[in-house]
Amino acid sequence: MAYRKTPAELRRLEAAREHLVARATSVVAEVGWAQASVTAVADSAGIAAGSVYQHFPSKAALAVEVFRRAAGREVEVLGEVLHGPGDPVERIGRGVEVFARRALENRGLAYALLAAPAEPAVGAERLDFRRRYRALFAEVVHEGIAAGLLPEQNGEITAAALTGAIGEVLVDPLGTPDETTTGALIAELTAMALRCAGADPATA
Amino acid sequence: MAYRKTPAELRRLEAAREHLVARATSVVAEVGWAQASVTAVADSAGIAAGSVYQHFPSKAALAVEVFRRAAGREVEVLGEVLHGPGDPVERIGRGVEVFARRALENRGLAYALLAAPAEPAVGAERLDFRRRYRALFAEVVHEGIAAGLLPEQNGEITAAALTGAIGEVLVDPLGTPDETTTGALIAELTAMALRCAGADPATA
DNA sequence: AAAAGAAGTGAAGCACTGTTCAGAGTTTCA
DNA sequence: TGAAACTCTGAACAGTGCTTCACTTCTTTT
Repeated sequence: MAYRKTPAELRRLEAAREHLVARATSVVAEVGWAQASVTAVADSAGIAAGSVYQHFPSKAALAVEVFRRAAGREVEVLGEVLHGPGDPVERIGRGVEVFARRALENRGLAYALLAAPAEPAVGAERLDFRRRYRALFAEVVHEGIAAGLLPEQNGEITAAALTGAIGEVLVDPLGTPDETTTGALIAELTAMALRCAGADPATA
Repeated sequence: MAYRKTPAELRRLEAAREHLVARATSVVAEVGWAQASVTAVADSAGIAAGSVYQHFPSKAALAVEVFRRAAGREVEVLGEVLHGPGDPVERIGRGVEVFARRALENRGLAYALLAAPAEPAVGAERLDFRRRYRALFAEVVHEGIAAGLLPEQNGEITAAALTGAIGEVLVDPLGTPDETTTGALIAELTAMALRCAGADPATA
């Protein structure tokens, strides 16, 4: 055995991979999937195009990794809010607010996750991502129905509608919002979402 | 003057162009924009790839024409329903139903119009398409508020939400629906949309 | 220090597709 | 009918961008 990777070397490689994923995420958030060529991503990470293939077998694999990381963070954050304290209606409201606020804070990434044109592999991931969002909302809607806070309804459909509605509003939010309008936008969105789920307006 | 296009010849050319657009629409509905290459479309229309350029200056121009025709039909149909008889709440309900029914009857086309990955030129058209859908719904929501049938709200946001919600539900409708579930799906969608706009459940 | 092995490089290779164009086929008109 | 004008064809061309690979550079081990 004339060569064995030393722990430091392994850390260096792992760090390089992380750096690549991080830079690729930035590039995608800035210019979208279509413009995020291997060359552009490699340039941004400060490595040669060929070196990308030291870490990923293909561009698609890198793209999927980028998507999964970003989407996973969002699903996790939303899940924590929706599983947190409070009655189901309150949690739905907070969930919508968190969803919207995070998307507005990084619109490029939100667009990339929700709607930007992408290769088929990323498209498949996106379907899964939206299904997970749906599942999270559907769970709380069902809780709300069971608790008598929401009327009888198909929770899956309401959950899908919430995902679609928020996405639609955020991806093209009627002109670039500034600080003041962002608050109003989120308030309107939350109110709309609660109506959509059938929450009693008097209670909310 | 040794050659002037005869009316019959002009009709023939126009018909060939129409045929090309029609076939291209079918191809897009079946395999999506990404797979609808010039060769595939030309083959489907029974002409050579080069002949496409007798009718359109570029593939993008053909794609835009296909999108505009299909989207235009949908906007027109929805507009007729939303501007038709009945109070605003009834019209919103019927509009959602028509939107959904048409999308479910031709899911491939609906997906192409609403969500399928496409080149930038088509993406721009799609934004316009969604804005027109929004505008139609927003108008009726405002009427509903003015008539006291709907609570105070940002009509633009509700309209965007309706568009997004319906699109989300239809593009990936929780498994392929059969005849019986289609009816239930549309009923649930309509109910959700009316809640979303804040219509009084007792009235609906 | 030197050999062995791995990572990094970047230009060339390659596949895929939109577009062009010279020639063949068709239609018009004197 | 024959010449001119136009349409149609499909193979060749060209742009784009992912991927490969011979080579260089760096790290490890003896």
